[in-house]
Amino acid sequence: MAINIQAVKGTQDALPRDSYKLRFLEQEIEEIASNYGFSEIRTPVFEYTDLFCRSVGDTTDVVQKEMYTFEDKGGRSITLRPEGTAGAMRSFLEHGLFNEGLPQKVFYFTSCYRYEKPQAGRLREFHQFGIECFGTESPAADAEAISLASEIFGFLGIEDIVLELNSIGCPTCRAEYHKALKEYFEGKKSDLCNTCIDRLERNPMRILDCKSPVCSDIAKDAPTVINYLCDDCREHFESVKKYLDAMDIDYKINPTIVRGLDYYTRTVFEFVSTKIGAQGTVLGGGRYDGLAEQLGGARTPSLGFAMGMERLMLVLEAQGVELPQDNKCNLYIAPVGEEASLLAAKIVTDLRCEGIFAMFDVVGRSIKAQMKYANKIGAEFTIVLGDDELKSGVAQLKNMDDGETQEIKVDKIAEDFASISIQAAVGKLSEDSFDGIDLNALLGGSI
RNA sequence: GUGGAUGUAGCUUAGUUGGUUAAAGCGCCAGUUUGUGGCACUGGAGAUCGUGGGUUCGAAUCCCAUCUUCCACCCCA
Repeated sequence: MAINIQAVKGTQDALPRDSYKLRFLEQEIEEIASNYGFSEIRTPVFEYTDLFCRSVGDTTDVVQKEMYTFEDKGGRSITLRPEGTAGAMRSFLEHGLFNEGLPQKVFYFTSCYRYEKPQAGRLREFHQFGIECFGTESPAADAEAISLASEIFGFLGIEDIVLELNSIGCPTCRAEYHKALKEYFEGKKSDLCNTCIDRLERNPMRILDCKSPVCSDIAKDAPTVINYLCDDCREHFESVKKYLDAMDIDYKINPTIVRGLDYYTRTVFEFVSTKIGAQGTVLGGGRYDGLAEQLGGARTPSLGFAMGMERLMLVLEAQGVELPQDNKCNLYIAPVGEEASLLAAKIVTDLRCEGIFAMFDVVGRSIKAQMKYANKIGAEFTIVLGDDELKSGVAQLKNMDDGETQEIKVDKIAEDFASISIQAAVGKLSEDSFDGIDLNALLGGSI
């Protein structure tokens, strides 16, 4: 009879003790993105299966073996989104956002679903922060997106992360390159590993970063994409680099970067960490100039990136970065008896209307137990309300940090505490402020 | 999908060559006389030893299967 109390394989709960970190990250990242002119877009978790087949690409692993696809009761083939770009582009086209001025710059936080074998940094349900910039071909836009990504990592004080950059050209020059690559590897086919022989047909660029020593040895002398770029693509790539230089962003050219989704063209990039295991790509993205047309829209050169929130968390943990704590209770009222409890309920309600985080006993525990609880949740102040206080009209306001108490009139707790807590809050503001510099101090040599 | 490892209370672990009511620390709850937390002490709750089979007089300990988690391949965020 006992039911299985277990989250589905490859899924995770965000518990209260951790969820504040995610909220903090989302808030800060959103603020940065909005300074770059990105606005939020929210699209459904599921789309018609076709959308992903056409955009992500029929031959990709993501589409071929990782999608959560099902038929709904109306006989429609539905798929849980495996990534964010397709849905955003669909929405952009469907609602004619190109009529609202280009470029359209959007960001999103979404859950994504891929049926993969879970391991470090790889889950079946995972969360992404993504941005899309629709309707510009300019290399300045590429650099701007990369700059946004870079600023996020910088703000969080993440150091061991490298920006790797490449250009995979347009369909025309990439076809040339693929041809050359295939010719090169075809000659050494007998030496390649089995997966690479497979890759030769499906995605020859993958052979370039094969981990087998034999393959990577062969790959050393393979032709490089950059040498096969057409004039336009080469110029575009050079310009992206110029912008990055102008923005003081360090990058490493990595000619073996390949994106696994078919829609990418020209600029591709990854932010890679070596500290979180085999799944080191924390953020990946690039340009997809042909996607809009592939989906039946007008030509709309665009680009975007996605960051894995779980991987971001792994990086932060690996570096020992402490994120600011959740809000703490400002005042905990410990009543004894029904009359005091009713009064406490009223006071707490008034305080909450003033925006103060206040609590009172809703369990019916002894004073001692209540004090312990108040201590555990980190309450800043406590007040005991019992017969004595009700009779005398005076209670003790206790500062839990230093144990000091001061008198407070029982019938004026709400208004008096409001002013006290504002003073305390002002005093704390400077200590608690979180920015790149303060965070670095928090890193505390843990790595 | 392929390969390797793991699975004992909420958490971290102990459990000797299979033998009676499965331990500990932390955490949780409650007390330590009169109404005030952090320390200390005492007590309590909490585990069908991942699950299902099998071997055995007897299994957390052995065997098989299965699931989860972890790690790598693959793939990607």
